[in-house]
Amino acid sequence: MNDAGVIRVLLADDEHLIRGALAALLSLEDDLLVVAEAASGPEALAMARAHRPDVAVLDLQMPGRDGVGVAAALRSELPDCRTMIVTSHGKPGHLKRALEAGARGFVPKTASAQQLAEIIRAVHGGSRYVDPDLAADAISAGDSPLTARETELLDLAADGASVAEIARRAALSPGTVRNYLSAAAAKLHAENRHAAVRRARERGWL
Amino acid sequence: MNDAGVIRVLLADDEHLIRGALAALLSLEDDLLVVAEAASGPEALAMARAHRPDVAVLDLQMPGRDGVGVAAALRSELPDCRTMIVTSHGKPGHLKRALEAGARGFVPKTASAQQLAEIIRAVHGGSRYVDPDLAADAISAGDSPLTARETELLDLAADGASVAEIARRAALSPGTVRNYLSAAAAKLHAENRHAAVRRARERGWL
DNA sequence: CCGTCGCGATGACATTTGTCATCGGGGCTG
DNA sequence: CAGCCCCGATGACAAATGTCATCGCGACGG
Repeated sequence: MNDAGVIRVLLADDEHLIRGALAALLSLEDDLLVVAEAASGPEALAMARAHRPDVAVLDLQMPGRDGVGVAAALRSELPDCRTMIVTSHGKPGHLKRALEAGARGFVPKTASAQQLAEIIRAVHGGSRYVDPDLAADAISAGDSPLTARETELLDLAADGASVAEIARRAALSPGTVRNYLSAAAAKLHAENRHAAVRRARERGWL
Repeated sequence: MNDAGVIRVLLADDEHLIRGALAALLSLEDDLLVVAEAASGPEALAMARAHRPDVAVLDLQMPGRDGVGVAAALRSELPDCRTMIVTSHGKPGHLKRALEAGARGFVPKTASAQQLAEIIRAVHGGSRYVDPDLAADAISAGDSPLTARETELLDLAADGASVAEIARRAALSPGTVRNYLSAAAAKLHAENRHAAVRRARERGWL
């Protein structure tokens, strides 16, 4: 704990340009100190262990381990470290997963740096912050109606593979695969599995 | 023309956080001056007309009109304004389209701010810059083997619509649609149209 | 202990999709 | 002008996919 009023921040984003720029901007705030930067999930974890930041600002999409995964790991490893997620593509399902992983902030990159700084302070203080638009979307979208297997098979179908290929990869009967995909498509009100994949992706259920 | 050695820069990116951070970072360079910012394609054009920047730094993905479209418009409207594209997802086809639109720089966001500043200077000086990795990918990927209609139909197929739906939207016979999609899939060495869509997307041909 | 639900499978059937051959028209080029 | 390629279409056939009914198994809750 740093009682001097300075908030020690870890910045993780695979885009060097954004990470550096963000670091520079946050450094302009007197009470924020960027103590570490990382370009991947694993690196973010290592940096967190080494520098013990007060707040970890994590990009959702990173190589190795995504922001949510890092948040989950940090919660158990460094419970004192607050985590928050920053992302370009704010999908309802992502928000839900992030909150379940213990993230206390969820901010789209369309926010301003001023807002980000404020939210870092709020999160450090123990509050939570979720982008209002995203929250509304998440509530209206609700939970995924898909079962675990349905989701898994839909994911395997995502790259356009044939039923036979999916069945092979999932070690299931082709008929079973068709049944599950059919059920998933019906639940998502999609006309076929490909449209179902799109629907699920849009909502972050995949 | 600004002979005082100061390069007037227009920054366009829909992500407020990144745009602001980038602006702050570039402002640290003595010879760079961010004279305008925009959050969408049309806004970028309007700002360019109003402020006549020396260099326009455009994000590839923006609402309204993407970076390539803005670059094309700027080339005819403000020939003295150099344009460059910055992007997260660098796909071969995008690079090609950007160069055809008159862009003189193509930089992935994994570059550092220092590099970006250098490239802005280079582009302003009349040089071109293309990320080496991306250039290699673009060369190895080559041009799209698809004809105009094939590309168009593949695009219509992208959201998982049925052949009948695609035929309706394209005002074509269903049989014709199947023929084109089949041809496109064959050219892309894909097993079906959905996999073909993925392949084309990966290469930026869509 | 019984109903419900998810998982996994099979069989049958209709529909959709992929593939191929073939046709005609138009435009470009050597 | 002949050859080539793209566009658009049709017909026929094979393969993949979607849909439905039905079965057995195990888990979980009232």
